[in-house]
Parts: sequence; structure tokens; C-alpha cells
Amino acid sequence: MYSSELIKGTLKTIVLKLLADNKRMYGYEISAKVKDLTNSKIQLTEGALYPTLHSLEADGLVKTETEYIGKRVRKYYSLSTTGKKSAKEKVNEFADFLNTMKFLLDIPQVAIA
Amino acid sequence: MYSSELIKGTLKTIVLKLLADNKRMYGYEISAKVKDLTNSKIQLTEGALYPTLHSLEADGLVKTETEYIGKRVRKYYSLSTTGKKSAKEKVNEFADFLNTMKFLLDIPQVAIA
DNA sequence: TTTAATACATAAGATACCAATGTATTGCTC
DNA sequence: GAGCAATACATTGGTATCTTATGTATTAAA
Repeated sequence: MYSSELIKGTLKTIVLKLLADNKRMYGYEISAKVKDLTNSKIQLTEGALYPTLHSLEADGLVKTETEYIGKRVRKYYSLSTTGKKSAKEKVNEFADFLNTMKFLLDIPQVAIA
Repeated sequence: MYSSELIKGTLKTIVLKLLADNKRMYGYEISAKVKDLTNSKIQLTEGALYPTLHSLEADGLVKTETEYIGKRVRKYYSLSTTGKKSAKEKVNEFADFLNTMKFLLDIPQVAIA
């Protein structure tokens, strides 16, 4: 787990990227996927995730479809056309930012396992 | 310039790293250095920088010495012992975070210029 | 049966940032 | 020598984004 400031500002980028790769996902699935892919180093809290998803929907970047699994509600999110564009932009911007930070903090290249 | 959310959470790390490399620096110098090293991609605002420096001082990570250049005040910051330790830890943590995010967002290795 | 996992959601509070403003000195340009 | 840009500090008010906590409900496992 990273100190909580680090994750700040990256949540939307993460969500958009996952949706770009997976067509449609529901909230719980997203948080589980992030936890899994990062070996529990990043764990999205519900208080952060759901407001973010709602915000992305309000901005027209994602659309939703609700389904019932038995009696349990499941709300699927998928990217709109603008959402797809935004996902690429955000990831590219973040990649640029990472390189800038790598240079600024003098972080050496890591060997590829 | 990056969208403002991205920088969040990295300010202290940046400041500590610069102080680790430069023995002592003053606020204006730090912001100028960051702007210079990042080709203006990261520009620290005063409203962010000075409270951060004060906070680092309150936490005992940096110590200060005030000097006069003519009639103009200049406040130098340098790392304390715990500050040096913290600088290394923060940079290491960010390096780890950087790799996690690179994997999560599927960001390819960039060629070294 | 009761705990853990699944699945949604909101509310209250913290905090780290941005934008704006303020003061003052110094250097440059016209 | 007037006016502007740069240097150098600082604070205030506002906002966004997060954490923590709480809430409801279903389903699976112990």
C-alpha cells in the first residue's frame, strides 16, 4: 500500500483505462481488478470509486446498464465515444508525467523481469 | 503543463529530492529549478510551495536559515537527518508506484534519448 | 447462524492543492 | 526617473478529491 497522497489524481485515469480494455465492468469488479493487478498495492475505496464513476457518467464519458444477478443489482459501466478518446488522452498524459517525474527524481531504469 | 490533479501528492517528494541533491535551496529557487528541469511542464505555485515548506519544517524534515541579499530576505532550506532518510524513502516509494502504474496502465518503455 | 464476500450508495471530515492577493526589493528598459 | 518584470517572501479563500464511516441488501461458506 502506498501512502494515500500518491494515488490522488490517478483514479479517473485508472478507471478509464480498465474500461478501455474491458468493454464493460461494474464497480466492484473494477476495484477487485485493480487490487489483483497491483498485488494489493492499490486498493480503491468505495467512497472514492463510486463518486468517481458517477462523475464520469455525469461528464458523459461512460454510460451504464443495470442488470440483476438474482436479486442483486449490478451496474455495468462502459466508455462512450468521448470516453474512449479521453481514456487515451489521460493515459498518454500520465505516461508523459511519469517520464518527467522519473527524470526529475533521478529514478533509474528498472530491469525487465 | 499537466492537468492539476496529477501533481497532487508528489510535491513533498519533489522538494525533498531537490534538497537531497543540493544541500540548501530557497523557495523561489526550488520552483525555478523544477520549472527548468521539466521544461515548464511542472510549475509549482506559491500557494502550494510555501505551505509545503512550512509543513516540512514543522515536521522536522527541513531546517532553515535566513539571509539577506541586500535588503531582500532569502530563506534557505536544508534537510535534517530525518529529512534525508525521508527523502530516500519517498523517492523509493514513488519509484515503486511508478512501476505499478506503468504496468497497470500498460505504458511501454520509452527509448532513452 | 453468523460471518465473509458481493454489490451498491452516501455523508462527514481532512487536506492538499490552485487562484488570487499582498508586500517589498531589485534590475532593466525607455 | 518611471514603469514593468523579475525576485522573494507570505496568506487567504475556495474547491476537488480523497478517507473513514456508515448504511442497505443479497448470497455463499463455515
